[in-house]
Amino acid sequence: MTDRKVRVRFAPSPTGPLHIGGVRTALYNYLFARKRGGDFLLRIEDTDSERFVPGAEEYIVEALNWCGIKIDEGVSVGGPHAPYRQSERRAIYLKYALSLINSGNAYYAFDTPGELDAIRAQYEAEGKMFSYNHQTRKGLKNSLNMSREELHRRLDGGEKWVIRFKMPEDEEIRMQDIIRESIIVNSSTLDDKVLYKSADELPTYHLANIVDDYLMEVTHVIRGEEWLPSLPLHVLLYKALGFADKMPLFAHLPLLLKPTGKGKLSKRDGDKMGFPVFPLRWHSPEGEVSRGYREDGYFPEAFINMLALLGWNPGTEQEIFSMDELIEQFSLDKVGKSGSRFDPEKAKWFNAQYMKTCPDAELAATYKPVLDGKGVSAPDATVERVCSLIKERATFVSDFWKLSSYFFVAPAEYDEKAVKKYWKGDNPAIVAKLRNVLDGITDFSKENCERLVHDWIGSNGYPMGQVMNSFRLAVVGASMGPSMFEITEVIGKEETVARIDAAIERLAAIAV
RNA sequence: GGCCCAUUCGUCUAUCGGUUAGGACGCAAGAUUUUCAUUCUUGAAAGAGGAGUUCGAUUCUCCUAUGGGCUACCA
Repeated sequence: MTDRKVRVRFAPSPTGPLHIGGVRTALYNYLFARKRGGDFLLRIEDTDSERFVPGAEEYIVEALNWCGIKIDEGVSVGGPHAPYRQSERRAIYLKYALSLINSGNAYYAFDTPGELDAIRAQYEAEGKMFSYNHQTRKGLKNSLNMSREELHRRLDGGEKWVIRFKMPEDEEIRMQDIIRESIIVNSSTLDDKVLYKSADELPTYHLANIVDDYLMEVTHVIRGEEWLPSLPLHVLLYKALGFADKMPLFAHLPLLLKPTGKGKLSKRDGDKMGFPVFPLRWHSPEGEVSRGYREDGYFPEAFINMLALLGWNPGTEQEIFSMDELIEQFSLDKVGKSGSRFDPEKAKWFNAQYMKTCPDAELAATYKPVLDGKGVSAPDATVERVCSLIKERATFVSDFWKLSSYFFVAPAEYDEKAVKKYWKGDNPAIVAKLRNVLDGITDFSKENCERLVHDWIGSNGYPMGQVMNSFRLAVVGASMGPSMFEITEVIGKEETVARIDAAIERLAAIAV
């Protein structure tokens, strides 16, 4: 078992968009596979025909792709164990279910959903919980309680049946989990799960999952903690099916919790609290739109970095990791045991970190369309220059316009506070003189302007801070932005002078 | 209700019996800066509670509390 090639799978159900908890599960599987030189498979578990959502599978593939999680084998890329969609593997499962009946590990049950609902309701009315288990199965309609003749009469008569696992009684099931170590459960507390459904003649998750993991030679099952309660069933299934020697190792990941309040992170939290819970924007078939990290302006690297650290850490103080570094350092035994609250603020911080190191050309390429939308056209070199100047004060490219519009268009209005603070006393008059100084400069490079203007301010004994800030107010319209001479170099002399003229005129009107 | 899992600053976490319990986000203060941001420095901020085991427990065991998950012919 240990000398087999590592093979892990991410096996989502196409019931909607993948949320960030699912992405993290996929990521950990991927990191583990890469770290161990193994394969990462994508299998689609669409055995619930009722909950199937069109477009969900495509969404999952696109999301993994955006995240930089490469699929070695599976849906969308194919592979030696195709097909990788369980609905296309339906012919495989029944024989395993039947073999379980032959070996006495499973049985036919003829109770209809309606009958079971009625029993549940009755139990509930008595304040009890119904469970189809070793106690109750004796009084229910299943092949355990009927003669061979009756069984065949029902089967041949086309009656609907399901196959249920016959959970052994009073057996200590000992399980190992990579993250939680030893788990012990008594089988009597478990129920007889349906393995094969009559409704759509497909296996349930439990059977399909075990059969496929076995057939696809999966060595490690890394999945969410919500599966921990069914681990005993799965372990028993491996044994009953005769797959015990190929049973994978299990690692159950702690869940992602809401930023505040109770419960695990859910699809609705995003809209309610103002952050995306999905990697990509999702348009539901009903017409609802949910925001995504990609469309919100996150870098996939930042998103992945943030997710990787939510529940795992390398034990060092490093916070910023490239995918390669994550692969290099990832290990399941450094995954925590308890659920993590998702923190949208920290996600932003990660993005800001990546923003600072993102190449200007790349930022310019995404900023360009924004500028086009504003009716602004500027040479690529200028846009790149602007990006380099403002990226350290932005979290998203969507912040760029409000941080840099003054590079492209003259201020339409002047910040009130800045006017009060800097457009007073002698300042307007000094700025008027500064206008003429600037107008006389032939080499308008930032170095030259800075030197000349500073000399001029110094030799006249003007207050540096006041002059520079009123100068900034006149050109930018607010008290913000990088060095003034970076700005003037970008916009040029003519524009600089024109803006000062405009400011003097307009602010005089406002001041009086 | 039953079963399972978990529990260190507000949040993400380090610590694998002996530490002034460390880092990060956020927050506050200060420094730098022509402004804003960045950056830097500093600060406030934690072992759920109770029993044990031990010379010594955040670390091991048990109980309680709290949180989470599961309890479908859903995954």
